[in-house]
Amino acid sequence: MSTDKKSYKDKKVMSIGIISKITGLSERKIRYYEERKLIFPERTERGTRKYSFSDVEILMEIANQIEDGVQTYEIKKEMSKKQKTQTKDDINKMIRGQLNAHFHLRK
Amino acid sequence: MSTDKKSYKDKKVMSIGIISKITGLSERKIRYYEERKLIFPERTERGTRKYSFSDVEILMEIANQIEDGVQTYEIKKEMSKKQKTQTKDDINKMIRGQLNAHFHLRK
DNA sequence: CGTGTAAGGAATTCTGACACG
DNA sequence: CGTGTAAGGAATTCTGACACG
Repeated sequence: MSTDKKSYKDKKVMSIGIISKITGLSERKIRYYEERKLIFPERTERGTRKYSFSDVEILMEIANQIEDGVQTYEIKKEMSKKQKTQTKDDINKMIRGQLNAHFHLRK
Repeated sequence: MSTDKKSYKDKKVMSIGIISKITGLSERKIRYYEERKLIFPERTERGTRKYSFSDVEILMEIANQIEDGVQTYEIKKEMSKKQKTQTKDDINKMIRGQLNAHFHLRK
């Protein structure tokens, strides 16, 4: 039960410059959303931020919500809800996988 | 018949620093393989190189071949062969798609 | 041929702050 | 609250070259 699959989509490899170009958001905004705990880039040894394509998607969602006048705090609440749902789905998936592995279930 | 799908894998978004870390190759080597026409990063307006995950895969292949004593020129020849094969496959695929679209063929 | 390195400049990124509101 | 900007420093990237071989 290891955890290092992490496809390209989740690899934190892009610096803030391209993220800004891809999303169309200013670097200021991107850093601010991090300050508000909406996004979590990794850091290199010397501190430059690294983002993944998943982060790009999250940023696009944030941008949409902000446009609709939603405040960062609200956005954060929405996101943690989704996160919980996903976690539940993942757990269910894992349990099914376990069952299949042990009992060789057929559909 | 448009052409802008380009998944994450093919998007040129990483600068040479992370590429070096991911592949374990020195920046010098990476730039040299470009000089030898084995790899083709894009450039930002001011000239910094941008690579994709596909490029990472290609670099790993190159690294293996170099280790085996293969010269860059030979590696290039090998790659163009594969490229041609792929192109043929793509053409075949496209033609089949066309046929299916026009005659609604069933398997 | 393939790769390391020192060299100097240009571009990137970082943080903390002031500003407006 | 969300975002722009000027500020100064540190880290990144670029090119052309010399070196060894």
